[in-house]
Amino acid sequence: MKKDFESTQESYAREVLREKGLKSTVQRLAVVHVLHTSRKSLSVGEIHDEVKKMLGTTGLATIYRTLEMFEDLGLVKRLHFPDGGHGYAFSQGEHVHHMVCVDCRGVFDFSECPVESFDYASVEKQGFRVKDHFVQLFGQCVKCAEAA
Amino acid sequence: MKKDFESTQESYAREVLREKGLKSTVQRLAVVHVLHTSRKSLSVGEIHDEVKKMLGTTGLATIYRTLEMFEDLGLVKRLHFPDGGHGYAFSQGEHVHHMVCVDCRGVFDFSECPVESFDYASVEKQGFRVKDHFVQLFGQCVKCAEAA
DNA sequence: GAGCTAATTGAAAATCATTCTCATTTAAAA
DNA sequence: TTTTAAATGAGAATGATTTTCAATTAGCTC
Repeated sequence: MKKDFESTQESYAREVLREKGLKSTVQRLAVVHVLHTSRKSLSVGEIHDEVKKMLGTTGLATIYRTLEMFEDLGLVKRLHFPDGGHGYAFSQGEHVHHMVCVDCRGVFDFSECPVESFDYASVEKQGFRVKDHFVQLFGQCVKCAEAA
Repeated sequence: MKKDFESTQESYAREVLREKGLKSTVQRLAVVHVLHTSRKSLSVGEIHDEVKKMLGTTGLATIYRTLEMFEDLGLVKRLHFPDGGHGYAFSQGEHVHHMVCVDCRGVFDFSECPVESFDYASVEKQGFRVKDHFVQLFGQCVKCAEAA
């Protein structure tokens, strides 16, 4: 199934999927659409609800399967919240980090990586070889600050 | 219940609990002991098992309740793993970050904070007010590197 | 040390999240 | 089109976490 018009995000996802020999199903593209359209990170349940609105019936297992796969492909980022919950945000492959508003769970990207410019030497002297990192900022977005 | 000898970590936990008017139960101190003694982060189930070894019977719910409370008190840190799982590590209140070995789940602290020295200005220009951050490094520890 | 009381625990049930199974459907290649 | 492997849906199964409530206990006070 191919739409006449689709967002660059959907085209990008389609491309990544094809490269890996995976199918571009309506369900998968709907997940991309929902995540990309939303300006906030969404829980699995919220994504499921949105996809159902678009496609009618859609299995929850499909959402789980899609998200896991997208995370492996680097198409989505899993974010962690202070309350222990987590959500997903679209991520077009590039190295970006996220700021999360603790009030509305809105997600704001930033590409300047705090860890990139960090001097690993002090840390690696213990013999630990750093291969990846997870950075996430918490705070309040403009809207929520104004509303408060 | 008060032991004649206890680690500084246990004394510290006892102190923090008293300040908040909370009780220092054997179960809570056992969780501190287990986490502090372990050089790796532990899952809820692992903590439960270790505490049971120390005390005989102990309810799983108590472990959950204790960990949640300890996290609020800043006594433990919840760590996230790439595979979606998570674990807990002892944390004596100070601002430290953790490196996690993806092979053995060993935890190594470092106090030089990458975000501290990071220039927030570029990020906050979007109006986002940063209040907290979560940083975690992934990699391989010496032992696992040698074993490989 | 004994008694008191609110906080805490244990065990099981309840709830919530995630994964699995398998019959049916579908994307994409021929 | 036809074919075929990949993907989906529905529900069952599993696993993780929370709740409930009666019984226990830490930390007072005397």
